[in-house]
Amino acid sequence: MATMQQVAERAGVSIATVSFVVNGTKHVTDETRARVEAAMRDLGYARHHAASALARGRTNILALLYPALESDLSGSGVQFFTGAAERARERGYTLVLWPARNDAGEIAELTATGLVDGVVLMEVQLDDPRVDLLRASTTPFALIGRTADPSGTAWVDIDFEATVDDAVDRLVALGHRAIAYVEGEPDGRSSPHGGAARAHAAYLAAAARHGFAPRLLACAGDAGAGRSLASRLVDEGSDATALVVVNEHAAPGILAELAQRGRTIPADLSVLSIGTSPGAADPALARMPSPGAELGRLGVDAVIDRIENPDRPLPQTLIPCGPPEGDSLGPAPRPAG
Amino acid sequence: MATMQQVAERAGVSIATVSFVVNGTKHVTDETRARVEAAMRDLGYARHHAASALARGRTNILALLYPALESDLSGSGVQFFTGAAERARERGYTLVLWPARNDAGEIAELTATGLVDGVVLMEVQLDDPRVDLLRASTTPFALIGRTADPSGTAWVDIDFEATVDDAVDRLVALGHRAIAYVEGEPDGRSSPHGGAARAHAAYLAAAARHGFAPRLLACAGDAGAGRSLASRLVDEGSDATALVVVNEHAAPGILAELAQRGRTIPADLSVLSIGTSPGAADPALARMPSPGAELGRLGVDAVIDRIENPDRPLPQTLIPCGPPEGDSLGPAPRPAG
DNA sequence: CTGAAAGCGCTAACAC
DNA sequence: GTGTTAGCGCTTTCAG
Repeated sequence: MATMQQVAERAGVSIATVSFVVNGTKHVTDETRARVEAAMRDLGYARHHAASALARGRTNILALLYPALESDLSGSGVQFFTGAAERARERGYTLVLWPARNDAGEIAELTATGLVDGVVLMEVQLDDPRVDLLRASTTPFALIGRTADPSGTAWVDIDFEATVDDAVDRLVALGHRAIAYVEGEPDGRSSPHGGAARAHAAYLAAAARHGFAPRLLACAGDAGAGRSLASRLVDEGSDATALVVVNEHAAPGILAELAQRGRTIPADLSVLSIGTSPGAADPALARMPSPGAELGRLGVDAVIDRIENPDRPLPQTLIPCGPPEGDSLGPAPRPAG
Repeated sequence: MATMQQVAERAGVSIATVSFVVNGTKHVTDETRARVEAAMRDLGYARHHAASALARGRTNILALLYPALESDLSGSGVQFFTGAAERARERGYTLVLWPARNDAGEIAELTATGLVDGVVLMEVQLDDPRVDLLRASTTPFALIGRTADPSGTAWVDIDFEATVDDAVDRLVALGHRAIAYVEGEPDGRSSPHGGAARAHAAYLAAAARHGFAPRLLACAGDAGAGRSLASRLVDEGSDATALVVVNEHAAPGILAELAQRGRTIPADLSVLSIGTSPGAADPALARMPSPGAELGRLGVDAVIDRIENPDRPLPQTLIPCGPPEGDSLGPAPRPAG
């Protein structure tokens, strides 16, 4: 409500001096500083954001682009947001979650009007129109995930290769040889996720390396689909002794249905979910938690680096999921005989 | 990148005229308008947000305040955000999710610096410091949920009374008389949620009305706690034939553990979850979906009304959860005889 | 119907 | 160490 001008008058100094103490831009005598601060307190001064942004050409706001209507920000998405917001605050920015459809208008408006200083893009797809729009703009940005050709962009991504390798290695060490892989199904709405493709490839490679035949399964990304898949496995008398699941929202359904159909977990069958959100998940489900908060932090660091040091090399980082936690993991059952 | 000034020059008009066509503020000849629009297109003009906000004293941005680090925006929270963002866009605003801790600084800064035109507050608690801060500010706001004394604020809330009544009535109609109630446990971090208290009271009232003895249960808000609770019920040989669950994240755990412990659902026991997120939940769990998107829309309408018509009566609205969907609901089992 | 010009509140040279 | 002042880009009266 109070303007800088009013503060200046009350403190008996010039408006410039007030600006200096507000921003710490220049040194000011302790004496004057005290007077200014008192005046600010008395008047309840707060700097006007738009005015400051206009004068500086900076807003100190970062947008985390969120595909409205398409994704749901549950589990790891929340961790991500939280980690990102925290890091941004530490570095003097405010990060807000910005709903933006995939279409041109919204993103163009965001970048062209100078509303934000930078953008973090999550749920990046292999062929992602939003990335093209950002590339075309002058707004610094960083990706969580990668497009098919990630060169020339700043990104951080989950290391699905390493994580799937790790998962398969652990299962093999537990004696498993019939390890099936459950992924998501293309939903027709969005182009494929890079992570899914890389995880898939990593599974095939791991199977080859360990000398077992790959068993690929897929279902939609919800508990109901997970149940159907589990049902099918039981009905078909699948001989898999372990499931590696890269389908966050289907995993609980798979587990529930297997239990309901009389399978004892993990005695009969191990289930290991990858990239699942950390935190309050069902302890009955073993999962390798995705590094949500860490991705958020690094993503924010990446944009801010782009903003403040445009000529530094582009940050490009991979982070694996954490080690398995939860109860659905155990030694392979002895072959029936 | 291009300024209004440049557009004006290229179109051979004054900067004021450009402003008129950009904002539709005043009538402009078709002829001039065409010239201006051509110039804008050629130059790729986009209005500078901060400058416009400074001149108008309006940002056209709305903040959905999100308790960072404390809540997780899953399920119905997402529906809510999406509905709110959509409605805001329809009415010419952009709604962003703003992480803000409960402490003074963050909220004060948000409201005092003129960053946003209005605020929607979600996850409102009975005694909520954030509401006091908003009240003390001059920024229009609306609550999702209510404080202990909701008078003098604009709010929309879930009608837990009506929903719990509805739930109990349906179970009674299915022959149930031993209907237990599962709520959350105070988590020590946050003051109680108004909805929880009202739902609790409504259950007690419904029990009295139908003449059955209330059976109150509680557990923490995660699948693991739900499992423990279910385990305990089985171990103790509970004779409840139905569970009304007002604990979104525990419900799946309860259901899973009951199934695992050999209970057939709903033949042995009905489970009805209230206020659970609509959408891709486990179809095995019957739930009365919370009206997330609708709440979001109404919440946004409420703030915008406050902004644009400060003297209209305060919007205060209750919305019940939808009718049950899902499979865990059935007639009461015949008493063992 | 269009233009001139006075701000909006703050920042950052540049002078003293 | 502090003050003067010219903008930042746009909006909006007020004349014409």
